[in-house]
Amino acid sequence: MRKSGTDPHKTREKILARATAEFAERGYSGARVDAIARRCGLAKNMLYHYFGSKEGLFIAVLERTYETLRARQRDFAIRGSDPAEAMRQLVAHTFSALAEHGEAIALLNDENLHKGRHLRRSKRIRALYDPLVDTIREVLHRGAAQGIFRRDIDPVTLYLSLSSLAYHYLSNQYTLKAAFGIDFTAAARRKAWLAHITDMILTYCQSEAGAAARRVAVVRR
Amino acid sequence: MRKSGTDPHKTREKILARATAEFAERGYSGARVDAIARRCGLAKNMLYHYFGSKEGLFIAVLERTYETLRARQRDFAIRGSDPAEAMRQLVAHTFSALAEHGEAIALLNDENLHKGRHLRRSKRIRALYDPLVDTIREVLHRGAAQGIFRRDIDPVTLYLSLSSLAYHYLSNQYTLKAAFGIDFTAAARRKAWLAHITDMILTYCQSEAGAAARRVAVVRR
DNA sequence: TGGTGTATTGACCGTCCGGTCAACACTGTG
DNA sequence: CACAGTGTTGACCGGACGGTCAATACACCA
Repeated sequence: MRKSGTDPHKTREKILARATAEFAERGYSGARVDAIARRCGLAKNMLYHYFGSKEGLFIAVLERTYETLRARQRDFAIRGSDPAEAMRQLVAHTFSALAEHGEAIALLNDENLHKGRHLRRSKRIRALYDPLVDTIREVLHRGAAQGIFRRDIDPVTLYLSLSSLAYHYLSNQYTLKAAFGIDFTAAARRKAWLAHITDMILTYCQSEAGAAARRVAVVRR
Repeated sequence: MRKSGTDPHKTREKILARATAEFAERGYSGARVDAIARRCGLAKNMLYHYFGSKEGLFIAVLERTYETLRARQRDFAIRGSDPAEAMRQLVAHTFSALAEHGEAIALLNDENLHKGRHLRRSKRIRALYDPLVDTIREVLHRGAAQGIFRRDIDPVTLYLSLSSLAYHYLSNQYTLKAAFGIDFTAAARRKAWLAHITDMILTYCQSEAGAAARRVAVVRR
């Protein structure tokens, strides 16, 4: 079947891992198939053997990345625990998952640049996020039932808010540094940011529906 | 000096505009110098004549983009007006500036992918954002003095929160669609999102410092 | 009017890049 | 032990890509 001392499965995994690094560092267009092969210590043909094309390889990398990211969110574990604490953990896990997987951010950004061209060809992503939405819905319901969360929060909107606050800080750190001259990678600053966004999310969940709008309306009158 | 019927300034501007489109559509690596020249109806050499290299052209595009974006934020205009209303307008202008300049988002994302390599060579960006921070600080002070805003808000942190909420929704719309199956470009949905993030920002500004944390602490005890 | 300098061009170059071909190496099966 | 099938390789291809050269067209100035 194969040459001695080789393991097809390991070869495949190695290609996937090294390709992830190359794509994350240089983007889809900037990544070089030859460079990935060199990183793997393999002939370029192996990539075509296993993944068909540069695009095929990129799609495989994207899917694997989403799976890793979602697994790290550990949202399945927060069902049933105290709503506020559950929310706090969801924020923390989402933030640390992104912080520890810089490749994921780079890959998602690149995919958005290409208007989701490759992702459109993958149907496995959607299934990954349905359970997350369900979990958030469950937590929100419980929070509302206990009278500590407002009742009009849509789970997808909440997740979008939370991931915006976690993602943008990490994904745009270089342009933000150019604009504000601040190094956002420092551990202390990251910790402070996590505390801040947790505060924002909880403050929102625990606020009174429409209260801010009413306050503004009063002032404007 | 020059051929009849040509205007060097207009030529330069045309190159800048078409290059912006090409870079935004394909990213720095994906963009083709020949393609930009073709879009301009000019010989490729003109790009090198005016901007020296592909990188030089990209930097010029980035700087112009930042200027456009900042001009659209109109933060200078909100100084002195009612703090809550000022904040509301800042959110609205930031969101619409980004929504109307999709190229800017694409360019910034690409620049972050390359770890700010090109932006580091430009010193004009920082000067663009100092006035914004000053304005936000001023608004926060006035809000605190009137007793309607909490007193511990850092202007940069607030701006980061606000731009996260405005930016992420737009920049990641394709991967978000893949994850949730929702089309975030629909006008009604965008309007709802703007209302939501305005609500979040104002709720936060008007909340009591540390209240959410204390509430959580009580529950956990 | 002739010279000077800039805007602009077509042709060209060396290199790189995604992808393919044909062959070889090895193993498990009949 | 022969054959079939897959893992793996080196060599190669056609086209594209960033960048350069030498020459031309023209306007302004002395």
